[in-house]
Amino acid sequence: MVKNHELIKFGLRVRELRLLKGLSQEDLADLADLHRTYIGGIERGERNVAFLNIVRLAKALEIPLSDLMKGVD
Amino acid sequence: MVKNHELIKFGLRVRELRLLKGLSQEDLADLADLHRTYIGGIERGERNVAFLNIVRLAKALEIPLSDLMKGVD
DNA sequence: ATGAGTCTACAGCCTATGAGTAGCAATTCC
DNA sequence: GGAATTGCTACTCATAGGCTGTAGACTCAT
Repeated sequence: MVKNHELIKFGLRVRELRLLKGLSQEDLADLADLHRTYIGGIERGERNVAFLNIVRLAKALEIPLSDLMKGVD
Repeated sequence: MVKNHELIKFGLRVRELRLLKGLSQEDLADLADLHRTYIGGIERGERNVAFLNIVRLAKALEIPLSDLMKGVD
C-alpha cells in the first residue's frame, strides 16, 4: 500500500470537496465513471492516481484542476 | 501510445515552465529525479503521469501544484 | 566541411505499480 | 434493527515507470 503524505492530503481534499457537494463516495464514483472502492482508496491516500483520473475527479466535482490541487501543496 | 488532449496540454505546460527556467529536459529530469526520456514523453503528452510524479515535477519547477495545473483545464 | 557536443524525438522493452473490481466488516444514521 | 455509507483486503489485468538505443537538428570550433 502507498500511504504517502502528499497522497493523504490529496485524498482529504477530494473528500472535502465531495462532502461540500453532498455526495456519497458512490455518487462521486458514478459521476467520474470510477469504482466506489477506488474513490475510497483515493480519499484514504492509498492510491497514486494518474493524471487522467485526476481530470475525471475534477470534472465530476465541477472544479478546475488547479482548484482541486489547491491546499495539497 | 496515449496521446490524449488533456495530457498534451499538461505536457505543453511543463515544457513552458521548464523553458521559463532555462532548463533542458535532462536538467529537469535530474532535479525531479526522473529519466530524461520520460520527461520528453510527458511533454509530448504520451505519458499519463501519476500524482506523485506530478508532485516531483512541481517541486523541481519550484511552483505549487495548483500553478502547474493552471492553464491545463 | 567536418567533427564534437548538446538537445530532443521516438521506438521498443521489461517490471513495477496503477486501474478496476468483488466481498465482507465496520460504521453511521435513520 | 435495517439501510446506507465507508473501510479494508485481496485479486487480476492494463499500463505507468524507467531505461536503452538510434537518429535528426543545431551550434560552435577547428
